[in-house]
Amino acid sequence: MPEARRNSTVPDARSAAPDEPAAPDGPGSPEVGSGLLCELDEDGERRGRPVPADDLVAAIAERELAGHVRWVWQAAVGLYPALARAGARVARCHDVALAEALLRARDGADPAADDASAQQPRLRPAGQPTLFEPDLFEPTQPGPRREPSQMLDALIEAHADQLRRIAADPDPVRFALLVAAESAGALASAEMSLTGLPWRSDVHDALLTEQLGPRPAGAAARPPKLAELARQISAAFGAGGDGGPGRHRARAATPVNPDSPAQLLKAFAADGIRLSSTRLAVLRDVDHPAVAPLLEYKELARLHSAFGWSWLDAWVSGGRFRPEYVVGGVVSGRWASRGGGALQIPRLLRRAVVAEPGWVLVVADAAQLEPRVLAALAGDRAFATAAAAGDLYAELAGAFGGDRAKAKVALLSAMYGGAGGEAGQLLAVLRRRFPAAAGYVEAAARAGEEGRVVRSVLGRTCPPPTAAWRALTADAVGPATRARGRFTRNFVVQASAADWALVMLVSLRARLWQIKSQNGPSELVFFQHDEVVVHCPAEAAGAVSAALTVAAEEATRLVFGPTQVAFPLHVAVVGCYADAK
DNA sequence: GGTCGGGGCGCG
DNA sequence: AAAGCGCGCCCCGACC
Repeated sequence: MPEARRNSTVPDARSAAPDEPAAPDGPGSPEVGSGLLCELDEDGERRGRPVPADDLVAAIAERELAGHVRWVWQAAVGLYPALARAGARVARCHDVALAEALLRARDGADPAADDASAQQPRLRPAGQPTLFEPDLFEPTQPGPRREPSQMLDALIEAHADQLRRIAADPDPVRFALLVAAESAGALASAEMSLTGLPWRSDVHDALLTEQLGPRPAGAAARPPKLAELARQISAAFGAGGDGGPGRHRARAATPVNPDSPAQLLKAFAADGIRLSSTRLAVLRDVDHPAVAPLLEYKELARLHSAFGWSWLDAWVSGGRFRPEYVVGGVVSGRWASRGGGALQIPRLLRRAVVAEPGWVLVVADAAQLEPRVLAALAGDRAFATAAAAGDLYAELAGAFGGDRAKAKVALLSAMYGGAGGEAGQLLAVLRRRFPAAAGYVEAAARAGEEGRVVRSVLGRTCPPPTAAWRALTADAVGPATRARGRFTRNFVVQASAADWALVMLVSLRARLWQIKSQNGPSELVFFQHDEVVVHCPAEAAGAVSAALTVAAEEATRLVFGPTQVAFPLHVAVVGCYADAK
């Protein structure tokens, strides 16, 4: 084993496969138990015989301490939460399932084919266990259990095959980085779920009471404030002063459920107001006495239903909010979440996110990330020069008559495919002054309209168009064609921004481990697309801030290589999340 | 009784 | 000011 660690920057020992898979989650999860390990070379070849480990947690911890190890396993999500609960921490891994998703997207496999029984012949000879059969590591599935050694063989073969396919990428270094970062992201997400975001239930409860009135006894009952607003809304319909057909009918007695768009549309129509929808943007311009209480109702009802007392009961325990993150859950590479709406927490509720006594929150968000990513991607000299400075939009304002707001609209329209209002005109300016930047997103849009796929800077591939889309767009350009163009146009930017943020996150994670503090280790507690929150002892705040800066610089260098585009972070050290920015 | 699509809105 | 992109989750109402 000693010679295996001679190069500390390259993964050298690759080990695999528990034979006693732990239950993936939940309280009362059994011990991780024993496992089977096999050391591998950098190219995935076996370096020795598989060795059993009676205590997998201990064996992993021991090898982790001994030096640089990259663990190879079928999926971190199936094993690492239990490992982490048992106290083990792993720096690096190769997540075969996440890697396979990236590779299949690249190679144009129809994702729907996974569901069919159609085999992927190139993956393995017939008769061998297929690593991606759903039951391989699922002891709950009926049928004979596979032998651990068979599972290990399948894993090692699949891993070696993946390394070959990664190496065959047009940009193998970047694609390997993507696989490594995606895998490390799975580790970080499991740790974040375990740690949880500090959450003050008392502050949350007080906020709800202030906004909604006292908590109602029944879960189904409306809080006092909502009940009163609902009454006002019902009363406002049919009670209008000036007449009109049917106006004299006593309709005020008919309750209108403000949660029902259909009932609202009907009630407005009865008062002579025909609406396309009951959306906020539409209602704002409507002159009717029901509108004011309705807008207030919508805002408060959302708070109550999505983040009210029952949310508090369900998701906060022991002073922490523990959401489940889904790595690979968004096509662009951003994380999704399952349960608790972790990535849609209303800004109002950030009041409840408070550091523990003696600790602080270090909140960092990447400023103007997406336009900066476009600048780095496109290699547009003039655009990149502007992106070297602090406020990108301000730097671009000169091209738009000195109007920063126009520069922003032009950029957002270019990245999102908007063309309404004066956007078209501003886009023309953008195209003239920054042809490479405009050309980059327009080429992506064209690819989408023609049914091709596009890739992020690290090589994440967007899903191919569906058969339904192909049928729909075979003959003529229509709304579906343009929608697909907007999707791929946005994908190259959003997914590349997600690449950068993910690399930044995992780089930060590694650096936080190096910070020693008497009062405990710094905790990564939240990650939302382009924003990260670290909970740390107050005396570690300086070191954490420095680690953030270095992580951002490393992400920029690894993802984009040499570029003059800057990716500044806004960093705030606060006691309460609401006080950041 | 359940499921599912749409409308709507929170976040980036 | 809103719009163009990506999500999750709530409620309603149609449907089985």
